[in-house]
This record gives sequence, structure tokens and C-alpha cells, in this order.
Amino acid sequence: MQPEPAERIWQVMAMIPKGRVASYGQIAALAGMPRHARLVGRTLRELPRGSRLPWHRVVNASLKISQRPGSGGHLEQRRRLIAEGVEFVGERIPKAYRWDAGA
DNA sequence: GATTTGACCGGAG
DNA sequence: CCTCCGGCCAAAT
Repeated sequence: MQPEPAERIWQVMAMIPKGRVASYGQIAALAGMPRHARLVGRTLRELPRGSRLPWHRVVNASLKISQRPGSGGHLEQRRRLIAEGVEFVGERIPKAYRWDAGA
């Protein structure tokens, strides 16, 4: 039987290299469900706090953190990314940090 | 069961 | 930078 969609999402997410970021749509596409970016977002929202998955490496297509600015999650994600060497220009992450699957 | 909402996307204007 | 739109899908109202 086919792996559950959420499971494939977790799998793809787990392969994002440290110090790089990927978009929701990108994850969805790599998980074999193009245009299902929203499902990815929902899946991340439901992740337990102690997950070992690099959820912080997932940002929106504009290369900005998608969580509500000012929220704990937003600050947490930003902190973790910076800790990995990812830079921020204002709210935006330079395109150079975008993960190229298969590069 | 219809409507709204949400850690979304891409195109158009 | 902004809004509006159509697509997608699950959970909450």
C-alpha cells in the first residue's frame, strides 16, 4: 500500500540540507503531489514540538517565514535558521539559500 | 452540510 | 509594494 501523504512529506523534508531552505510547493512537488503546498503547511502545523524533522527549513515561495510575524514559532524558526548560517535581508532570505533538489 | 480559514502558489494587473 | 483570482485540501465554525 502507498505511503500516507504526510509520510512522504516528512521524508522529503528530512532531506533538506542544513543551511538551506525549501518552499512548501517544492516539498509538495517532490513528494509527488504538485499544487498541494497547503497540505504541506497543514502537516507542518500539526508536527509535535519535539520533532527531529527540520521544519524550520521550510518557508513560503517568497523565501519568507510564513508563520505569523511576532509569533513564537516565527521567532523560533528564524533563530534556528540563523543558527545554521542562513542569512536574512529584512524578512527575506536570499535566493542563494534555496535548496536545489538534485544539485 | 455550507462557509471560512490556514505555516500555500503562481499569474495577472 | 498591493489586490484579485483560481487551484488545492483538511479542519474548524
